[in-house]
Amino acid sequence: MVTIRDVARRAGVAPSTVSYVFNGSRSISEETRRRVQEAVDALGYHPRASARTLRSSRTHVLALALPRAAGLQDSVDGRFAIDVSDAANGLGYDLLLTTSQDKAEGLRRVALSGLADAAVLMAVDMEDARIDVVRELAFPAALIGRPADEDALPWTDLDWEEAAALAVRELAAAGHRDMVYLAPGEREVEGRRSYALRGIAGARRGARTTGAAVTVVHSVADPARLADRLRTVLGDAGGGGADGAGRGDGGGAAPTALIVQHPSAHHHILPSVTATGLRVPEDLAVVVIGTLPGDPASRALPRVELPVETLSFEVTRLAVAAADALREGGAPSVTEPGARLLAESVGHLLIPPVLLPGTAPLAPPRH
Amino acid sequence: MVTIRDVARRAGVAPSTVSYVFNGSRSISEETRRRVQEAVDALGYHPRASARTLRSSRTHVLALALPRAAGLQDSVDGRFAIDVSDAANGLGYDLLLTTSQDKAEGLRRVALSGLADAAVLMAVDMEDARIDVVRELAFPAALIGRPADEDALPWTDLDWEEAAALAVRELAAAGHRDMVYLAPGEREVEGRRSYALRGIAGARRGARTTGAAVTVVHSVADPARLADRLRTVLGDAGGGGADGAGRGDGGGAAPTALIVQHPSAHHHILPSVTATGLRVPEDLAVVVIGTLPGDPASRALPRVELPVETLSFEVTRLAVAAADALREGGAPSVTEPGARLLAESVGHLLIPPVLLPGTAPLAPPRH
DNA sequence: GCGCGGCGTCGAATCGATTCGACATGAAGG
DNA sequence: CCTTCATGTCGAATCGATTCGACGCCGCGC
Repeated sequence: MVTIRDVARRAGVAPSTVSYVFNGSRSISEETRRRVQEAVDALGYHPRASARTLRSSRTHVLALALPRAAGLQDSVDGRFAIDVSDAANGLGYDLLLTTSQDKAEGLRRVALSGLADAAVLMAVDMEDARIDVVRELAFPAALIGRPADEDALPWTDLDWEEAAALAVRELAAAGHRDMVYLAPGEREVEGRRSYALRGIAGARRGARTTGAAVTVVHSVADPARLADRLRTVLGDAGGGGADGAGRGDGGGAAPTALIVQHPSAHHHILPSVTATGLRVPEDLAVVVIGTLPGDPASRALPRVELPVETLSFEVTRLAVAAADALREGGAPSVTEPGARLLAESVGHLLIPPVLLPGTAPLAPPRH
Repeated sequence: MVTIRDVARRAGVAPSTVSYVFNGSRSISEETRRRVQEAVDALGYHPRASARTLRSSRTHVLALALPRAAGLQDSVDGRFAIDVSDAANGLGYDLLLTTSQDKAEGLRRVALSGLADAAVLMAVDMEDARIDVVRELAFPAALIGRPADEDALPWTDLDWEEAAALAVRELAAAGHRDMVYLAPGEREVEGRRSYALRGIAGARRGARTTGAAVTVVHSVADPARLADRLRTVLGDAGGGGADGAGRGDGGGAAPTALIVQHPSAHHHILPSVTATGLRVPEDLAVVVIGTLPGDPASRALPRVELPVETLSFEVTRLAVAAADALREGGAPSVTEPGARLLAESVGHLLIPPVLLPGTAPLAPPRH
């Protein structure tokens, strides 16, 4: 168990000097630096996190607070977790997992016992016990998803609305006047801010901006029923059980473009499209909105991608910034220490979508 | 920032007494215990993890080492992560995430800096840099998945082989003589120990044991092509491109049962089955082998479930046990401290499958 | 020639818990 | 009555780093 004193002894210096070599808050001669480095390498010295933390009250650890109910069932959440871990590593932090059960008791314990410098709260949508905890403890935190009180804590989110609007704009620019927007299933629509509702809102905005007609259809899990729905709306746009939206012109003509919004995989959607008898892209232009960068099946199609990795990095950066802000303003002045500083450092960030052309270009409609 | 001295002062005792109240290694009078508890509650005292760790060299943290390549793309991995977290909490531990990139550098750093007491290595299948790290550092660890050297480290795994054999036995007991085993896609079959290969091996063992005929078919992602394959083998068992296996008797009769092995979701498989024109369970008994307990779509069908939660709990228990073993035998005797003790504490655990009858009973074949 | 400031290093205090040896008290036993 | 022992509590050392004040040395300027 090699300590800083062993290193100091071997290098012929004082322990404090060894510390200064690493933390660089005082100047060190090149000669000394070299000798210390040599001793460190020879002994395989690695500082103990607990000792470092006890003295400096910095853990270099972030807590990742998972929502308990949603869990990691959805594969997108899993990608968030691993991406946040990578982002944290890049910023010199490790990641501690806390699952929030009753009253977010895990997060509270981690904060109180000083196991982390800040927290990243995943999948925050509605009122959330985790938010109460970090505010009560004045614990630095950054959120993925919009909290009820948007100005209390820094948050980030994927801009599903802009993604949908972008897809509509691009298709309109390519000459399409009549499109179908395939939104997530009805079940997904809960809470004013669900990504499903925001995507639909974006599609409507795009329709308004461009004057194109956009019909919204909700997806279903069963491929056969999905094919039926698509047949209905694609064969005779505006009819069937679909709810029309932003229908400006285009009259009774059949839609020439389909926009698919799905948080993760599209495997089972494309077969349903071809099952309608329409050929892609000859008869129908298809644009996919999603979060999976590596999905080879949909590489050929033009895509609007929501960059999960960027989101993960940004939310991690915000969390670290919140921790730094709390530390810097550490002077316990007249006002209570944490609250005001947190409020000042609050930042919001909607991660913009990225347009990927795909291998096949966006085909204009054939008349 | 309330410390143990504040509590001691308020309770009118020495700091050490407060510590003994919690750690209970010495007897404390009921009166003193009450006064200390009162002070703790009044002040909201929570011990600092770093101070506790520095002195006792116990972190009460487990490291969860994710495979970098596989990531959490698969939703099953995500469930592991959250289940391990719950299990760790239940045993009084928190969970630190490390993603293993080059040379498992994250895991090494966590071990060396004393951030965790032990590690859980997820999705270990082949040679793995993480194994080298924990062995080199004599760091306590338990694995999910079988390592190349099965006796070096404690490991656990789901018993896919027994699950498949169990499914065959149950169907045979219900009177079925001719079955089809739908295995994961060909891509999944890599490494001698992949769950796909073990499932197939189990099906063959079941066939041998019961004398039933079992035809193995590999799944494909595309629903249409999957339906084709199923039609081929179910309509005319033993023909087509499927590779026959364990075909004992049953002759040219059509199979009466289908076993579906899939690690997670089966949504897209059942529609393909009905697309063949066969009715379930009138014409065909279907048994599903999988890991999802909550999947409502397949609740009706008889299932063989691989209990992920049990696996997560057991592997966590093994990791904690490994940490305890290392600590207890801490006397640095003639032999090096870690190696022998780890070897002694090695335990393996194949998590047995659970048979769930489903709402509809296992139908016998109608002749 | 002397003072002064900056650079590089050291010694020691400190963070907040755990844990060991010591000790006071009261009961049990010779 | 004096020892022995168990019980309950305390004081102090300790874990391994960080960080502040002090100080020696050297070069520069007046």
